[in-house]
Amino acid sequence: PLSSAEESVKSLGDQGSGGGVSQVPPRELSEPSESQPGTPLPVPGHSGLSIQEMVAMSPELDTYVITKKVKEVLTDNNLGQRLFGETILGLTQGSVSDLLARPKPWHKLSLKGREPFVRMQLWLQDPRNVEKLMDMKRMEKKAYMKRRHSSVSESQTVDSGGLSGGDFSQGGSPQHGLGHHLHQQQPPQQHLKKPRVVLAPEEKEALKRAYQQKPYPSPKTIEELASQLNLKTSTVINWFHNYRSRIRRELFIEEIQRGEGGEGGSPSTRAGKASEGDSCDGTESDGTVESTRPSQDPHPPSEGEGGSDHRDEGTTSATSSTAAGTSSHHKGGALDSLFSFPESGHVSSVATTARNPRDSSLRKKKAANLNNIIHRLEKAASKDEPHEWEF
DNA sequence: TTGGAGTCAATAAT
DNA sequence: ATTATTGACTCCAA
Repeated sequence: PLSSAEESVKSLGDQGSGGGVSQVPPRELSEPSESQPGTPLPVPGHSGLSIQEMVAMSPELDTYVITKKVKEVLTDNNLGQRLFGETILGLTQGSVSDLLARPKPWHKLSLKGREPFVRMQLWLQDPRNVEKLMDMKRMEKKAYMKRRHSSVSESQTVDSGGLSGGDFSQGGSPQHGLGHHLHQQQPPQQHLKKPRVVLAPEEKEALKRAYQQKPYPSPKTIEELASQLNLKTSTVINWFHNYRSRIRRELFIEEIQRGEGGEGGSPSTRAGKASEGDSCDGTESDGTVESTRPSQDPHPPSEGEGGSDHRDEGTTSATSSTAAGTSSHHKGGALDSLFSFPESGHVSSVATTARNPRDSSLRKKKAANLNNIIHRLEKAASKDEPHEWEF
């Protein structure tokens, strides 16, 4: 059931309340015997396995290589992220963009998070992937043209699209320096359309500074920040949640892009991603911890690049979080062909690295990361019970 | 309840 | 037009 692409069972676009308008709206509501969250997307035929099952059995995939390849294929064929995401991954454009630009290493992904990558892998192996997507594209365009045509020729006056009329006179300048918030919607219907908070650069700066000192502010601190910045408490909380998780991700990436093999086939497009220039405030303090060069990270994820191969097994181990042997041999058959990617790599033994001294933002990130660790230690210390750390 | 992981979806930026 | 960014949500586990 459920065929993304097209459909649009959008019966009346009105259900305002924060209802869970999320994934897979058309949840069948008749079978007492519920099934798994099911398989939202078609999932290329293949041995009637749900993606979930495939994800569970999937061997390690090199997310970086996969996204790189997907981006290449998409751009080479003028296929957009929206179409790809919507029809192949079941994700929105923004999510796809994020995923392709900053894939997390496989071992850091949850089962759920691996799903999109397995789908991408499957897609890459489909000989007709591009062709199919292009067909979808054509269909969409056709439908669009039709819609448009009918509304223009037939019953011109009637607006088929419903809303979307109205132009609002936004006298407001994009410069909402301080004191903003509490915007009201004035349009006809009192829909109270959340204005979407947009934090001013200064506010972000302030929050980042606060983060540097304390990645995990106490509710009290949060309240203070909120009132000082004139923001809702929830906004500050959300900001910290988001910032932490995004910083974390950056660290993963940083960890990944080491081991540039230089030569090799296609020249990868290394994006330096310069960090923003922090401003001011020299009060760095912290002095204490230093020198401790995190030279040895857990397991530096492999990094393929080029066209190497080898299905080397993890030499890694150690520091595994939730123990997960997961050594399975399955005669999966079908899976083998699907997951044998001539890629992957070795467990590059990252040569310590002579980090470049400069880069204050990176330094700050590390400092914050240490605070992060300290926070956890303190938290855990409050509880008895032996422990095993993993940072 | 708190924090993390994934996403959505509005809107910025190209 | 597309793609990138990001505040807010949902779901989960501890």
